[in-house]
Amino acid sequence: MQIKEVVAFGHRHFLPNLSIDLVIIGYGDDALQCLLLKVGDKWLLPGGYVKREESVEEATVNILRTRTGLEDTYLKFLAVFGGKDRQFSEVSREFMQKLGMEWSEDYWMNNRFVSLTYYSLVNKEKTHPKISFVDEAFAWFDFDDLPEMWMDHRDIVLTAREQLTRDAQREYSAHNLLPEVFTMPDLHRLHQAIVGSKVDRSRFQKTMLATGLFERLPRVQKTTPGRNPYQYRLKK
Amino acid sequence: MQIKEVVAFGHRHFLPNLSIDLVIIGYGDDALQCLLLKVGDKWLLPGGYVKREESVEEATVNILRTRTGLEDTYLKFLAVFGGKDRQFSEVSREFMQKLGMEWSEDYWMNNRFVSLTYYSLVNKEKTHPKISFVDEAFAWFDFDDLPEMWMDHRDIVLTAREQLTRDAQREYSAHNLLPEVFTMPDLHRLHQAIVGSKVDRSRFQKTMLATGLFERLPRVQKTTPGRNPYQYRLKK
DNA sequence: TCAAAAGTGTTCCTGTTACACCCATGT
DNA sequence: ACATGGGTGTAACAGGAACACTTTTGA
Repeated sequence: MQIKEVVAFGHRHFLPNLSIDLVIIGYGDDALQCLLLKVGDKWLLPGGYVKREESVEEATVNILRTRTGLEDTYLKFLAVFGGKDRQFSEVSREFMQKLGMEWSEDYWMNNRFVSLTYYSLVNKEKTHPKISFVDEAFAWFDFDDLPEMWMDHRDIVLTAREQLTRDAQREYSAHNLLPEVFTMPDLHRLHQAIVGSKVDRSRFQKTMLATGLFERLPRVQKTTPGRNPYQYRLKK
Repeated sequence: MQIKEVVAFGHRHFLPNLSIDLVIIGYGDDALQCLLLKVGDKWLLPGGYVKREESVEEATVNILRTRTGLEDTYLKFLAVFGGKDRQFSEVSREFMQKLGMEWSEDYWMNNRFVSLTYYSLVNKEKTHPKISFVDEAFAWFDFDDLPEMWMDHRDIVLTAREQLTRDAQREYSAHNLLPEVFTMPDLHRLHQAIVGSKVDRSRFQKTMLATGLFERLPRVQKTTPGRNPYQYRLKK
């Protein structure tokens, strides 16, 4: 694809100067993790642009789907990042060079962008990230072990982490982070990973069940020692 | 000003397809009110655009200042309104006609816009709205007595109302809505107007004073019957 | 001048809910 | 050893009720 075509394509199909960035959050090994894409020697949040004929919400859902294959996910608005110096010059030069293409000042992506950021809670097992021609790899990173990232994407990730913690303290925020069927100890561990502190086990179970959000299923049959826990499912 | 100049000016100076809309909230007669501008036979939220050389936050503050003359105000992000059919065709045609100018499809404002909305709490007495060449009047409206408004601006206003009520239930949200010096009954009435329900007087006073946010001043000298109330001021 | 009414600040009380922690019981 | 879930004492909170005080108003 020639640069001029890309430029023209960008301007014709997308709202200029506006980008969507997603903090895609998964859960594994008792820790929250975040999906990042590698461009050059640094990492980037998955994201995209708003097509002229779609709403911002549709764009967000579409980006998430094309990036991860996920349909029915939990998406929540995070913040506007609108600093006057938010532009992709470095990133764009980096991967243009990698592709052997000539970097040009007026490449449409090499502009100032206002970024609308969202966070999404996903089931890692069901997530199948797709590499575009821009990025060379993807990986899940623990929130407290993030790599070097382009621009202010590290700030965005950390903002999402804080927001999720706050959200989890006043509402149920574990959507998609566990398999469809889970036990109360599972949920308890996840919740502790989200809020980042110990939570009383007995009270947690009480308050969770009191919400009425959960449907109790038969006990799991374990071989490990100890009483067999009930399984639960989110009521729809 | 010729249309072509306006078009050129818009494209040169502003980020296209991105607008800022402000829900400016004041307080009077025990009710919350909202500042609107009249264009043609309907009303509109005050707003503006983001200059290429300023951040979104700076733009928001600047818009508020040029529209109301207010400096130091309380501004809070509300939501993104990003529907695919959000365009100003009607409004723009309306006031172009009024100005005796020819309406044209490619007038830069006659585009789809993604709107970043904020709400601001202001002191009505200190607010001096400025009419631009676009709008012909301004007025304060009670939230439950809104006029017909352009586009989805009514939704925006109602969203702001809900958000403010929620905010007031967990944090102090009366910034600027009262004069610098006020009494506890004043604050109590305001708080009830915000949350939209009766609040126990004695407990309210207790919790407000317990926050330590307030500085007690000498009693006011009244002419109305009853004990003279203390005055308070927000500690800085 | 005096009593009534009305607005304000503060304390006390009571029932309820929330919270933190322990431990009995079942597998 | 692990999971469930009951119990218990404490703290926080909501909502009144009561009361003290101050000032206007009207008889």
